[in-house]
Amino acid sequence: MEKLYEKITDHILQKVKSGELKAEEKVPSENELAAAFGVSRMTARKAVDNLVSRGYLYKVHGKGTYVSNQKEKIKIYFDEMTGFHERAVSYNKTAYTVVIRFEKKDPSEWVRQKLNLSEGEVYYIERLRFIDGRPVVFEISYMPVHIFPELTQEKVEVSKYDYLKELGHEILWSEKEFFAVMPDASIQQQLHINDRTPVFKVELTGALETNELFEYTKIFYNQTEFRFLERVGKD
Amino acid sequence: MEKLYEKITDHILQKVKSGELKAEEKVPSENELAAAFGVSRMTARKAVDNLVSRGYLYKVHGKGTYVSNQKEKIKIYFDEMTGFHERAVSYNKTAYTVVIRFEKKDPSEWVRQKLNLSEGEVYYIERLRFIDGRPVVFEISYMPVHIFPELTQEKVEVSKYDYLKELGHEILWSEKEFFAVMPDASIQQQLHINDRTPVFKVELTGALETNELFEYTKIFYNQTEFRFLERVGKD
DNA sequence: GAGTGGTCTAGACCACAAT
DNA sequence: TTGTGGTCTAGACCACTCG
Repeated sequence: MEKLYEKITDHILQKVKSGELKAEEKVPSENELAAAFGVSRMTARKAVDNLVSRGYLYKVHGKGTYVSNQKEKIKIYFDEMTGFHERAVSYNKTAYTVVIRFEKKDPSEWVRQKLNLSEGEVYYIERLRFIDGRPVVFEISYMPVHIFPELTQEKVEVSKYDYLKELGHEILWSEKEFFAVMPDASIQQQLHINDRTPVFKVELTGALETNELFEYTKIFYNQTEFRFLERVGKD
Repeated sequence: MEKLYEKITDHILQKVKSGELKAEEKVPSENELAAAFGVSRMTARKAVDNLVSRGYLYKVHGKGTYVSNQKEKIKIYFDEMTGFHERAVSYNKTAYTVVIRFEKKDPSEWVRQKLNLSEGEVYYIERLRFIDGRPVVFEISYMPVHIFPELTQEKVEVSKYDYLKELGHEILWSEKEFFAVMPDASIQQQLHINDRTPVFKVELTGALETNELFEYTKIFYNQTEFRFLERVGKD
């Protein structure tokens, strides 16, 4: 026996895929769907929420439910994200970085392990990057203080890596781990997304020419408004 | 006013993070939580489901809810995935690929655009890759028939790229797009995951030395049992 | 004020696992 | 048989948007 909410999910999905329901068009309300399919509102709601999670629909509290518009999303290549200002601007987009938090503190045991640190403080840095006024990326970085004794909020607002070069350092290697996660409340707030929207996440560990680990960073990508791509072997 | 389910979510999360609830330990049942917090079962359930989505807990129908064990996950580097058999086996793991579907068909308009094809059939290939008997990756590939007139299921079971080389072709460039998505029913089934587990997805487009597009592939990664990493600049 | 989605209740029955 | 999670009901009130 097929589940009741699956019937409704499939019914709406078919209309979206076939184009009968077009981008930005309004979907029947939860009450209307419940009446039309002869189910309770909670069941109709679960059906709609499934499609919200999968990115086909989005809801606006007090207004209604609408079909998402994939084509409007802005494409971003990862190599544009390093040297953030320069390139993004060249594509006729405004781009800037806001430092949400910048402080020295004692790292947790977890961060200590990630940075292979036995002692000493780290910088805790939260940055939010915008393109065309919309939040693209939220970053949380941990960097050992002893490697960057003079790091300031101003330097971090521009580029961490530029400052690295100024100090005469180079990046020997880095390691990235990739995740799909559901956002916690703070991520939802920063990226202006809801609790049903999965988020693409990268954890980054970087090492200097001395093999010392100089950063552990968590990066959260807002894929409701942007698309994230990588090119290999093409100019 | 804080939401009731958030209270319960935070309460459990605090116990998980502090270590009071350890990996693989049982969490109170939905009925017990409802009674303990004086709420309905649906509310307790929503609290638990939040933590399942975020990967902290997992449920087993008929048994109960348990704390996830992150440390047990198997690390996989992306460069191990090309040349799948050879490397994985060298790490003392069994690895094999199952071809779920292999057929020629007329592509949809969507796939035609992705492959820049005006006419002609494509191979539709579904592959499922296992490590230690557990599904790691589910792949859906579209490849133009006219480029690979003699492609067979047997060849695809080993490696698409080996066959490419046999034909004297090279890969000029490729483009990847990264997503976090909620899995539809078929992905859930193939990767043995539930409908609350977000999935890491990559869409891949590849071009030959002639600049012809030879594949459009969607790859779904099972992150409930595996971790996916990339190394840069390290041997 | 009317309509929408967000939260919440107090039940019910079912599917599944263990005893 | 008991207890678990999965689905579903028929209500309720709240927060929000808009005319």
